[in-house]
Amino acid sequence: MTEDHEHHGGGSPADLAEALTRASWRLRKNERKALAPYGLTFAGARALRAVVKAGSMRIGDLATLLEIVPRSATTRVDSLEEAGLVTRAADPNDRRSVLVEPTPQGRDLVETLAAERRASAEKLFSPLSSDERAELFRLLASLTKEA
Amino acid sequence: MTEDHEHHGGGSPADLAEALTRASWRLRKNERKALAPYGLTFAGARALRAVVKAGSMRIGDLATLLEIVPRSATTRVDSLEEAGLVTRAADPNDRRSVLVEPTPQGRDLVETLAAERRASAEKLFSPLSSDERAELFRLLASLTKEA
DNA sequence: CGAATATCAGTGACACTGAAATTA
DNA sequence: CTAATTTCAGTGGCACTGATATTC
Repeated sequence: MTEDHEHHGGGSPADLAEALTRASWRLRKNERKALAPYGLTFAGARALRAVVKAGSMRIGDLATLLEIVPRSATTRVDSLEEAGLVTRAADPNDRRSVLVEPTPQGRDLVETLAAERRASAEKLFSPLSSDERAELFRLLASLTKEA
Repeated sequence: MTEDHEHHGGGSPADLAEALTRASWRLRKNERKALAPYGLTFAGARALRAVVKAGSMRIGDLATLLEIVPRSATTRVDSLEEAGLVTRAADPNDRRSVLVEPTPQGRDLVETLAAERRASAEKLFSPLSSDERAELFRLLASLTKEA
């Protein structure tokens, strides 16, 4: 055990990393269960949300947003398209690109899932007060503000 | 879109969930790269750390700690054992159980990796001050206390 | 016998790399 | 021709469920 002379135990980067991993793991597990009845996975739901929010996205931009390689984004879109939740369309400005757009069913599903997602997240964050949640968001968001 | 036009965007459970996922993702990706040269994966390193820290653990307890099912923990230990980082031993008190213990190589590797891990975490948490880190740890830890 | 522990076998989800096709 | 975008093919990590042997 590394004995920090500071009195706030657990402030070390390693402890922070473990706490972050644990919390994220819990969230993912909860959401996976909630999503299963709808035939969506955690990663799939995240991608669909992004597409619905954007209205229309290139595959490459989706990959960047999700922090995965473009090839992985292709497979992801394949699944969503197969499920009838998004469609591929040619980009009129650049024919190398493919625009991904949500179908009405895709939009509806995101709407439906919002409640479930809210419940999952609410469950995890229930120990925190409103102020604490705002503070946690601020801290987390600052970690990934464009490296 | 649901009619919640709080555009300081951040307090909602959904936003919190996304921020948490994103930060954790980033950490995992960085660490994976750092771990690759040592032949260890993110999950493998996490399990090894737990075993080294405990000195000796039953498979079931390891599974509980990592929040995975016992069968998955078996496979995890298989990999570590194959790499010569842990050994299995009979539990003298309960012959149904298997005790997992680190080998000297396992202990050494955890030691070696501590610096790498610290660097990975440090990189992610660098935007935060010391006080902010302590606060973030407190908030995250409270999310996974019990249950 | 019923409960707990670990293992064996098979499956699904998901990100990665390398190679190829299309177009700017 | 070079660079960018996307797709195709194959691989590795990892967690899950179901079934089985052993032991309490």
